[in-house]
Amino acid sequence: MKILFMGTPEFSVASLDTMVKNNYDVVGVFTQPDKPKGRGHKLLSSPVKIYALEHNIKVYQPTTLKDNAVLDLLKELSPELIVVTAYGKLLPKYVLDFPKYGCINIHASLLPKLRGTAPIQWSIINGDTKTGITSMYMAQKLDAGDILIAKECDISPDETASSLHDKLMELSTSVLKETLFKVENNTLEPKVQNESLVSYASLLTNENTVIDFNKSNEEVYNFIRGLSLFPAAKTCLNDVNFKMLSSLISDEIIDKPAGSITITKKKVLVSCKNKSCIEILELVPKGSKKMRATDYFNGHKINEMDRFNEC
RNA sequence: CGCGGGGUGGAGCAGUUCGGUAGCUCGUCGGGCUCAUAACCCGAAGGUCAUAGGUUCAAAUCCUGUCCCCGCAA
Repeated sequence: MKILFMGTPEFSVASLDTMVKNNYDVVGVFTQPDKPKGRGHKLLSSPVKIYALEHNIKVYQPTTLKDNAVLDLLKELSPELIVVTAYGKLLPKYVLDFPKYGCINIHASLLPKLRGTAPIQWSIINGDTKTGITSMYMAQKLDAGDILIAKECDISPDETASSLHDKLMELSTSVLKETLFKVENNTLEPKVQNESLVSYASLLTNENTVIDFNKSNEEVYNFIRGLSLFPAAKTCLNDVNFKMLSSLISDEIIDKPAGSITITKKKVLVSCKNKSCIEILELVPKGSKKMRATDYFNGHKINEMDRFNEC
Protein backbone atom coordinates (compact mmCIF):
# COMPACT_ATOMS: atom_id res chain seq x y z
CA MET A 1 0.00 0.00 0.00
CA LYS A 2 1.49 3.29 -1.10
CA ILE A 3 1.29 5.89 1.66
CA LEU A 4 1.85 9.61 1.48
CA PHE A 5 2.69 11.20 4.82
CA MET A 6 2.08 14.80 5.84
CA GLY A 7 3.49 16.27 9.02
CA THR A 8 5.80 18.94 10.33
CA PRO A 9 6.91 19.02 14.00
CA GLU A 10 8.64 16.52 16.25
CA PHE A 11 5.29 15.00 17.15
CA SER A 12 4.78 13.99 13.52
CA VAL A 13 8.12 12.28 13.27
CA ALA A 14 6.85 9.52 15.56
CA SER A 15 4.17 8.65 13.00
CA LEU A 16 6.57 8.67 10.11
CA ASP A 17 9.06 6.64 12.07
CA THR A 18 6.39 4.08 12.91
CA MET A 19 5.61 3.55 9.26
CA VAL A 20 9.25 3.37 8.26
CA LYS A 21 10.08 0.88 11.02
CA ASN A 22 7.12 -1.30 10.07
CA ASN A 23 8.11 -1.31 6.44
CA TYR A 24 5.18 0.58 5.04
CA ASP A 25 5.69 1.97 1.57
CA VAL A 26 6.02 5.70 2.25
CA VAL A 27 6.18 7.16 -1.23
CA GLY A 28 6.72 10.73 -0.11
CA VAL A 29 6.41 13.31 2.63
CA PHE A 30 4.69 16.67 2.65
CA THR A 31 5.94 19.13 5.22
CA GLN A 32 5.83 22.88 5.75
CA PRO A 33 8.33 24.91 3.72
CA ASP A 34 11.61 25.88 5.38
CA LYS A 35 11.21 29.17 7.15
CA PRO A 36 13.64 31.68 8.60
CA LYS A 37 13.75 30.80 12.25
CA GLY A 38 15.72 31.49 15.35
CA ARG A 39 18.28 34.13 16.08
CA GLY A 40 19.76 35.48 12.91
CA HIS A 41 16.80 34.24 10.89
CA LYS A 42 18.50 31.15 9.63
CA LEU A 43 16.48 28.90 7.35
CA LEU A 44 15.39 25.85 9.29
CA SER A 45 13.91 22.60 8.09
CA SER A 46 11.08 20.87 9.91
CA PRO A 47 11.89 17.79 12.01
CA VAL A 48 9.87 15.71 9.56
CA LYS A 49 11.95 16.94 6.65
CA ILE A 50 15.17 16.15 8.46
CA TYR A 51 13.96 12.66 9.31
CA ALA A 52 12.71 12.01 5.80
CA LEU A 53 15.97 13.07 4.19
CA GLU A 54 17.90 10.81 6.55
CA HIS A 55 15.74 7.91 5.40
CA ASN A 56 15.85 8.72 1.72
CA ILE A 57 12.19 9.62 1.47
CA LYS A 58 11.19 12.24 -1.05
CA VAL A 59 10.21 15.54 0.58
CA TYR A 60 7.74 18.03 -0.85
CA GLN A 61 7.10 21.45 0.65
CA PRO A 62 4.27 23.11 -1.24
CA THR A 63 3.31 26.54 0.03
CA THR A 64 -0.27 25.83 -0.93
CA LEU A 65 -2.17 22.68 -1.76
CA LYS A 66 -4.66 24.50 -3.93
CA ASP A 67 -2.42 24.16 -6.91
CA ASN A 68 -2.52 22.06 -10.04
CA ALA A 69 1.10 21.16 -9.49
CA VAL A 70 0.08 19.37 -6.31
CA LEU A 71 -2.58 17.43 -8.17
CA ASP A 72 0.00 16.41 -10.73
CA LEU A 73 2.28 15.37 -7.92
CA LEU A 74 -0.44 13.24 -6.34
CA LYS A 75 -1.02 11.54 -9.67
CA GLU A 76 2.67 10.83 -9.96
CA LEU A 77 3.01 9.46 -6.43
CA SER A 78 -0.40 7.79 -6.65
CA PRO A 79 -0.79 7.15 -2.90
CA GLU A 80 -3.52 4.77 -1.85
CA LEU A 81 -3.61 6.28 1.63
CA ILE A 82 -2.62 9.63 3.09
CA VAL A 83 -1.60 9.83 6.74
CA VAL A 84 -1.57 13.26 8.35
CA THR A 85 -0.11 14.10 11.74
CA ALA A 86 0.20 17.78 12.66
CA TYR A 87 0.91 18.95 9.15
CA GLY A 88 -0.27 22.50 9.63
CA LYS A 89 -2.39 22.88 6.54
CA LEU A 90 -5.97 22.00 5.76
CA LEU A 91 -6.39 19.58 2.90
CA PRO A 92 -8.61 20.66 0.02
CA LYS A 93 -11.42 18.31 -0.95
CA TYR A 94 -9.70 17.02 -4.05
CA VAL A 95 -6.79 15.83 -1.90
CA LEU A 96 -9.11 14.20 0.64
CA ASP A 97 -10.85 12.36 -2.19
CA PHE A 98 -7.69 11.32 -3.99
CA PRO A 99 -6.43 8.20 -2.22
CA LYS A 100 -8.34 4.95 -2.57
CA TYR A 101 -8.29 4.31 1.20
CA GLY A 102 -8.83 7.91 2.15
CA CYS A 103 -6.98 10.28 4.44
CA ILE A 104 -6.29 9.42 8.04
CA ASN A 105 -5.39 11.93 10.71
CA ILE A 106 -3.76 11.36 14.08
CA HIS A 107 -5.06 13.83 16.65
CA ALA A 108 -3.84 14.37 20.22
CA SER A 109 -7.13 14.33 22.07
CA LEU A 110 -10.13 12.13 22.68
CA LEU A 111 -12.38 13.42 19.96
CA PRO A 112 -14.86 15.02 19.79
CA LYS A 113 -13.21 16.86 22.68
CA LEU A 114 -10.55 19.43 21.89
CA ARG A 115 -10.63 19.66 18.16
CA GLY A 116 -8.03 22.06 16.87
CA THR A 117 -4.40 22.98 16.99
CA ALA A 118 -3.32 22.81 20.63
CA PRO A 119 -5.16 19.92 22.30
CA ILE A 120 -2.24 18.88 24.49
CA GLN A 121 -1.93 22.24 26.16
CA TRP A 122 -5.64 22.85 26.57
CA SER A 123 -6.32 19.48 28.13
CA ILE A 124 -4.00 20.41 31.00
CA ILE A 125 -5.15 24.02 31.20
CA ASN A 126 -8.73 22.80 31.45
CA GLY A 127 -7.75 20.59 34.35
CA ASP A 128 -8.62 17.35 32.59
CA THR A 129 -7.30 14.16 34.14
CA LYS A 130 -7.55 12.14 30.99
CA THR A 131 -6.81 12.66 27.32
CA GLY A 132 -5.63 10.48 24.49
CA ILE A 133 -4.94 9.92 20.85
CA THR A 134 -7.61 9.53 18.21
CA SER A 135 -7.27 8.49 14.63
CA MET A 136 -9.99 9.50 12.18
CA TYR A 137 -10.94 9.71 8.57
CA MET A 138 -10.44 13.30 7.55
CA ALA A 139 -13.40 15.45 6.65
CA GLN A 140 -13.36 18.93 5.23
CA LYS A 141 -14.33 20.36 8.59
CA LEU A 142 -11.44 20.56 11.04
CA ASP A 143 -10.98 17.36 13.07
CA ALA A 144 -14.59 16.38 12.47
CA GLY A 145 -14.12 13.11 10.61
CA ASP A 146 -15.30 9.69 11.69
CA ILE A 147 -13.37 8.19 14.58
CA LEU A 148 -11.32 5.07 13.90
CA ILE A 149 -9.14 4.19 16.90
CA ALA A 150 -8.93 6.01 20.23
CA LYS A 151 -6.62 5.28 23.13
CA GLU A 152 -6.69 6.97 26.50
CA CYS A 153 -3.85 8.46 28.50
CA ASP A 154 -3.91 9.74 32.08
CA ILE A 155 -2.85 13.26 32.86
CA SER A 156 -0.98 13.27 36.15
CA PRO A 157 -1.49 16.17 38.60
CA ASP A 158 1.98 17.54 37.87
CA GLU A 159 1.90 16.85 34.15
CA THR A 160 3.32 19.54 31.90
CA ALA A 161 2.68 20.16 28.25
CA SER A 162 6.15 18.84 27.51
CA SER A 163 5.76 15.60 29.41
CA LEU A 164 2.27 15.02 28.06
CA HIS A 165 3.50 15.73 24.55
CA ASP A 166 6.04 12.96 24.93
CA LYS A 167 3.53 10.51 26.39
CA LEU A 168 1.02 11.19 23.64
CA MET A 169 3.66 11.00 20.96
CA GLU A 170 4.50 7.51 22.19
CA LEU A 171 0.83 6.58 22.33
CA SER A 172 0.26 7.90 18.83
CA THR A 173 2.52 5.24 17.40
CA SER A 174 0.36 2.41 18.68
CA VAL A 175 -2.82 4.13 17.53
CA LEU A 176 -1.34 4.55 14.08
CA LYS A 177 -0.10 0.98 13.95
CA GLU A 178 -3.49 -0.39 14.89
CA THR A 179 -5.25 1.91 12.45
CA LEU A 180 -3.00 0.92 9.57
CA PHE A 181 -3.41 -2.73 10.40
CA LYS A 182 -7.17 -2.40 10.23
CA VAL A 183 -7.00 -0.43 7.02
CA GLU A 184 -5.09 -3.26 5.42
CA ASN A 185 -7.49 -5.84 6.74
CA ASN A 186 -10.54 -3.75 6.07
CA THR A 187 -11.75 -4.14 9.64
CA LEU A 188 -12.15 -0.49 10.58
CA GLU A 189 -15.42 0.57 12.15
CA PRO A 190 -15.66 4.34 11.72
CA LYS A 191 -17.87 6.09 14.24
CA VAL A 192 -19.50 9.44 13.69
CA GLN A 193 -18.49 12.07 16.22
CA ASN A 194 -21.13 13.16 18.71
CA GLU A 195 -21.52 16.81 17.79
CA SER A 196 -23.09 17.67 21.14
CA LEU A 197 -19.80 16.85 22.92
CA VAL A 198 -17.55 18.91 20.67
CA SER A 199 -15.08 21.30 22.25
CA TYR A 200 -12.17 23.18 20.77
CA ALA A 201 -8.51 23.75 21.55
CA SER A 202 -7.90 27.10 20.00
CA LEU A 203 -4.63 28.25 18.55
CA LEU A 204 -2.20 29.51 21.18
CA THR A 205 -1.41 33.18 20.70
CA ASN A 206 0.41 35.85 22.61
CA GLU A 207 -2.93 37.01 23.95
CA ASN A 208 -4.41 33.79 25.24
CA THR A 209 -1.22 32.59 26.92
CA VAL A 210 -1.16 35.45 29.43
CA ILE A 211 -1.77 34.47 33.04
CA ASP A 212 -4.88 35.82 34.73
CA PHE A 213 -4.10 35.96 38.45
CA ASN A 214 -7.73 36.79 39.14
CA LYS A 215 -8.42 33.11 38.72
CA SER A 216 -7.98 30.54 41.45
CA ASN A 217 -4.49 29.32 42.27
CA GLU A 218 -5.42 25.92 40.88
CA GLU A 219 -6.45 27.40 37.55
CA VAL A 220 -3.26 29.43 37.39
CA TYR A 221 -1.24 26.33 38.23
CA ASN A 222 -2.91 24.37 35.44
CA PHE A 223 -2.35 27.24 33.08
CA ILE A 224 1.37 27.43 33.80
CA ARG A 225 2.02 23.70 33.54
CA GLY A 226 -0.25 23.42 30.51
CA LEU A 227 1.95 25.83 28.61
CA SER A 228 5.31 24.65 29.90
CA LEU A 229 7.92 24.57 28.60
CA PHE A 230 6.55 25.83 25.33
CA PRO A 231 5.22 28.37 24.55
CA ALA A 232 5.04 29.17 28.30
CA ALA A 233 2.59 31.23 30.30
CA LYS A 234 3.33 34.92 30.10
CA THR A 235 2.99 37.77 32.52
CA CYS A 236 4.56 41.14 33.16
CA LEU A 237 6.12 43.07 36.04
CA ASN A 238 7.19 46.70 35.80
CA ASP A 239 7.29 46.55 32.01
CA VAL A 240 9.43 43.44 31.99
CA ASN A 241 7.95 40.41 30.29
CA PHE A 242 8.16 37.06 32.00
CA LYS A 243 7.53 33.48 31.14
CA MET A 244 6.45 31.35 34.06
CA LEU A 245 7.78 27.84 33.61
CA SER A 246 6.84 26.02 36.77
CA SER A 247 4.88 26.61 39.94
CA LEU A 248 3.20 24.92 42.88
CA ILE A 249 -0.19 25.41 44.45
CA SER A 250 0.44 27.03 47.80
CA ASP A 251 -1.76 26.62 50.85
CA GLU A 252 -0.74 30.00 52.22
CA ILE A 253 -3.56 32.50 52.73
CA ILE A 254 -2.51 36.01 51.78
CA ASP A 255 -4.95 38.86 51.59
CA LYS A 256 -3.54 40.89 48.72
CA PRO A 257 -4.82 41.92 45.29
CA ALA A 258 -4.34 39.43 42.47
CA GLY A 259 -0.81 39.48 41.08
CA SER A 260 0.74 40.81 44.29
CA ILE A 261 4.12 39.37 45.15
CA THR A 262 5.14 38.07 48.54
CA ILE A 263 8.75 37.10 49.01
CA THR A 264 9.59 34.85 51.90
CA LYS A 265 12.92 33.36 52.73
CA LYS A 266 12.60 30.50 50.33
CA LYS A 267 9.51 31.21 48.28
CA VAL A 268 8.07 33.58 45.77
CA LEU A 269 4.29 33.70 46.18
CA VAL A 270 1.87 35.43 43.87
CA SER A 271 -1.65 36.18 45.00
CA CYS A 272 -4.59 34.75 43.11
CA LYS A 273 -8.35 34.75 43.62
CA ASN A 274 -9.81 34.70 47.15
CA LYS A 275 -6.54 35.13 49.09
CA SER A 276 -5.14 31.98 47.54
CA CYS A 277 -1.69 32.07 46.07
CA ILE A 278 0.72 30.22 43.92
CA GLU A 279 4.41 29.59 44.45
CA ILE A 280 6.51 30.43 41.42
CA LEU A 281 9.46 28.09 40.97
CA GLU A 282 11.07 28.90 37.63
CA LEU A 283 10.72 31.81 35.28
CA VAL A 284 12.39 33.49 32.33
CA PRO A 285 12.68 37.29 32.36
CA LYS A 286 12.76 38.93 28.96
CA GLY A 287 16.26 38.97 27.55
CA SER A 288 17.53 36.61 30.19
CA LYS A 289 17.54 32.92 30.74
CA LYS A 290 15.62 30.42 32.80
CA MET A 291 16.21 30.81 36.48
CA ARG A 292 14.63 30.10 39.83
CA ALA A 293 12.17 32.74 40.92
CA THR A 294 14.00 33.15 44.22
CA ASP A 295 17.22 33.88 42.37
CA TYR A 296 15.57 36.53 40.26
CA PHE A 297 14.20 38.33 43.28
CA ASN A 298 17.54 38.16 45.05
CA GLY A 299 18.85 40.50 42.42
CA HIS A 300 15.73 42.57 41.77
CA LYS A 301 14.18 44.37 44.66
CA ILE A 302 10.47 45.07 44.51
CA ASN A 303 8.13 47.20 46.55
CA GLU A 304 4.71 46.47 47.96
CA MET A 305 2.86 47.96 45.02
CA ASP A 306 4.47 45.82 42.36
CA ARG A 307 2.18 43.28 40.76
CA PHE A 308 2.28 40.81 37.96
CA ASN A 309 -0.22 41.84 35.35
CA GLU A 310 -1.00 41.67 31.67
CA CYS A 311 1.32 44.52 30.64
C1' C B 1 23.32 41.29 7.47
C1' G B 2 15.37 40.61 11.19
C1' C B 3 15.07 43.29 16.42
C1' G B 4 17.12 43.40 21.19
C1' G B 5 19.52 41.99 26.14
C1' G B 6 23.90 40.10 28.45
C1' G B 7 28.93 37.94 30.08
C1' U B 8 31.38 41.08 37.63
C1' G B 9 33.36 35.43 43.88
C1' G B 10 28.52 29.13 43.73
C1' A B 11 23.25 31.90 42.17
C1' G B 12 20.66 36.47 40.84
C1' C B 13 22.00 41.56 40.32
C1' A B 14 24.37 46.84 41.20
C1' G B 15 28.51 49.61 39.72
C1' U B 16 30.14 51.40 33.36
C1' U B 17 26.98 58.07 31.57
C1' C B 18 31.03 61.86 35.04
C1' G B 19 38.01 56.33 34.91
C1' G B 20 40.89 55.99 40.92
C1' U B 21 41.87 48.15 42.27
C1' A B 22 34.53 45.81 43.92
C1' G B 23 29.09 46.30 46.46
C1' C B 24 23.92 44.19 47.39
C1' U B 25 20.38 40.00 48.25
C1' C B 26 21.17 34.87 48.71
C1' G B 27 24.14 30.40 49.07
C1' U B 28 28.50 27.91 51.37
C1' C B 29 31.73 27.12 55.80
C1' G B 30 32.63 28.10 61.17
C1' G B 31 30.59 29.84 65.79
C1' G B 32 26.37 31.59 68.88
C1' C B 33 21.14 31.92 70.46
C1' U B 34 16.85 28.60 70.73
C1' C B 35 12.67 23.07 72.94
C1' A B 36 13.39 23.65 67.76
C1' U B 37 13.87 25.85 62.90
C1' A B 38 13.98 27.09 56.42
C1' A B 39 14.06 32.18 61.80
C1' C B 40 17.73 35.42 64.36
C1' C B 41 23.00 37.08 65.84
C1' C B 42 28.49 37.03 64.99
C1' G B 43 32.49 35.77 61.86
C1' A B 44 35.05 33.62 57.45
C1' A B 45 36.25 31.82 52.79
C1' G B 46 35.55 32.75 47.72
C1' G B 47 36.43 37.48 42.11
C1' U B 48 42.95 37.65 36.65
C1' C B 49 35.17 42.19 36.68
C1' A B 50 34.36 36.62 29.21
C1' U B 51 38.91 37.24 26.27
C1' A B 52 43.09 39.88 23.30
C1' G B 53 45.18 44.46 22.43
C1' G B 54 45.10 49.99 22.87
C1' U B 55 44.68 54.96 25.54
C1' U B 56 46.09 56.52 30.70
C1' C B 57 49.92 57.93 36.42
C1' A B 58 45.47 54.78 37.00
C1' A B 59 40.38 50.87 33.34
C1' A B 60 34.94 46.50 35.50
C1' U B 61 34.40 51.58 33.80
C1' C B 62 37.04 54.81 27.51
C1' C B 63 38.61 52.76 22.24
C1' U B 64 39.30 48.35 18.84
C1' G B 65 39.06 43.11 17.71
C1' U B 66 37.48 38.01 19.21
C1' C B 67 34.63 34.18 21.72
C1' C B 68 30.24 32.72 24.25
C1' C B 69 25.08 33.01 26.25
C1' C B 70 20.02 34.53 26.02
C1' G B 71 15.01 36.95 24.91
C1' C B 72 11.68 38.52 20.92
C1' A B 73 9.97 37.74 16.28
C1' A B 74 8.93 33.80 12.72
